[in-house]
Parts: sequence; C-alpha cells; structure tokens
Amino acid sequence: MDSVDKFRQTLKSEGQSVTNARCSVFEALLHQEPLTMGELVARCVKIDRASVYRAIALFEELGIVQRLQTGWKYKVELSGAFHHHHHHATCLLCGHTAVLSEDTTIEARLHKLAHLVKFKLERHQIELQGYCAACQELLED
Amino acid sequence: MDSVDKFRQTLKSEGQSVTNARCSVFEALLHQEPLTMGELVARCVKIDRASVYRAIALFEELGIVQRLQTGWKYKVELSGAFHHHHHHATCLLCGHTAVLSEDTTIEARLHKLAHLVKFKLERHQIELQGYCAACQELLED
DNA sequence: CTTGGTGCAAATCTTTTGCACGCCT
DNA sequence: AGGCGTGCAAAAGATTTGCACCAAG
Repeated sequence: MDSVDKFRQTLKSEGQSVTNARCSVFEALLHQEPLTMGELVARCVKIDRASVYRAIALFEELGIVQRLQTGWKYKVELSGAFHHHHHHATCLLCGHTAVLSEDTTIEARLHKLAHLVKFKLERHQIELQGYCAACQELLED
Repeated sequence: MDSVDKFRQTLKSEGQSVTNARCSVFEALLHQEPLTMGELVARCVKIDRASVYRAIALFEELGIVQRLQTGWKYKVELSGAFHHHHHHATCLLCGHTAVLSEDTTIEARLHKLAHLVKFKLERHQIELQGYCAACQELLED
C-alpha cells in the first residue's frame, strides 16, 4: 500500500472526508523536507490559505503530520507512519535542515530519563542548531 | 555575584547599554518558568511591546536567553549562565513540565551526530511529550 | 439529500520598522 | 555632547473565523 492509499485510509477510518484540498496538502508534503506554513501554502496553488491551515490542524490531530521547531518558526512534515522517525539539524544562518542518522542509543536514553520523572513517553523531538558546512566557510571570511 | 549583576556585566562587556527597559525584561524572566512573548509583554507593563521584542533579540544574541518549544509556540527563558542547561518533558494532558536530569551521554552523542552532517553544533533542545504520573492514572479510568 | 468542507473576506494576533525624542556613557 | 535605545504608530506577516455555497458519502 503506498503512502497516498494509507493516507486516504487513515482519513476514512477516522470518519473524515477525503477531499481534494486535503489530498493536495498531503501531496505537497510527500517526499519533501519539512516546510513552513508559508512554503506549504505556496505549493498548494489552488487551495485556499485557510484550508491549508485547517488541513494541517486535522492532520496533526490524526497523527499524519508533526510540527517541528526550527529556531523561531515551526515547520511541518509527514510523521511516523508516512515518514521514518528522525531528527534534524537546522543551520542558524541559511536555515537549511539536515536529517540526522538514526541513533538508538539516544532513544533508549530518553526513555530512561522520562521514566525517572515518571513520564510515559509518547513522542519526542530533538532539535540541533548550528552552522552547516557552507555557512561555516562563509563565517571564516 | 547575583544574577542581576551578572546580567549588567554581560551587557557592559558587550558594549551594550544597561537600560531601564532591558532590566525590566530581564527581571520579568527571573525565577520564572519559560514565558511566551505574549506573557512576557504582559509582565513588562511599562515597557513597549517593540522594546520587549528588541530586548529579547539582543539577549538571545548575547546568550542571555534561549527560546524553547513547548507544544506549538515557543517560549523564552534565561539560559546557560543564568539558568542551568536542561531539558523538559511536557504532559500532553495537563501541560505540566518536568525538568529532566542531566545526561552527558546524550549531549556527547548529539555532537557526534551533528558532526556526521558536517554541522558545527551551537545549541540543541530536546522536547519530550507524554503523560505524567497523575495523568496516567486518569487515563486508566 | 444533507452534512461537512471550502473559498473568500475580514478580523485577530504576532512581530517588525521608521521616525522623532530622550536617556546612558 | 553624541549616539544608542525607546515609545509610538503603522506596516507586514501569520493565523483564525463567519458565512454562503459546493461536494463527498
């Protein structure tokens, strides 16, 4: 079953309609780096701004997308079932986002830390900020 | 040397003026949980909105405050020298925030991961979401 | 059908900017 | 004194909402 089918299925199983606007927003996110709402709205040409926001709010509730923070602004990307879990590093200068390789050591550790404060861990997010290779060079000038 | 002195010192050593507005913003952050910009503006009664934003921008540049993510919006809190570096776990139900104990294993690991994508790591943030002890019980009913 | 979703326009909220004036050094 | 920082007002951006109309189930 491909991602689009899984998406339609998810909506249906939650009693939600599969509409043109929602499909457009979903497709705009497929195979993409995380996008800001502005970028997402720009990619959904024929879809109204408000509908994009409404779709994202719904998707987040259903666990189809997740928001992630990159400095001051957030971006959205497909989550879990549609996209492997991973973390990002965002460049403080150019804003480019790199995907980090998986690291089970950290995930295990987080569970342990959560357990210490008696939390049942549902999700987590790790955000790294620094300078990408290209910007490090720029800074040396 | 108390925090306020250290604050004034930091400004001076960076060639910045110690002004009334900046002190007010700093004091509003002292001994507080992280605040949203809206909350912060509300606490700085006699200070103009724009000046609060300008102060926070400066403080962040000087490493006096850091922004962090709790849910969809960011909050600001005093950082590093004024407040130990730490991570939070936020309850999805009641919103309670617990402070996680320090873990050098993770910090070291993050540097390694950043290095793999050629990033010069400047800062990081880990956000855990789950259910606190009290809410786990509620959920069992 | 008929209920829920959409587009549109306008309201809200958040953050930034230009400018003239007053305060820190 | 001289320049930086501030308040004010307004611009710019981001997000939300009310409402009439159209489409999915």
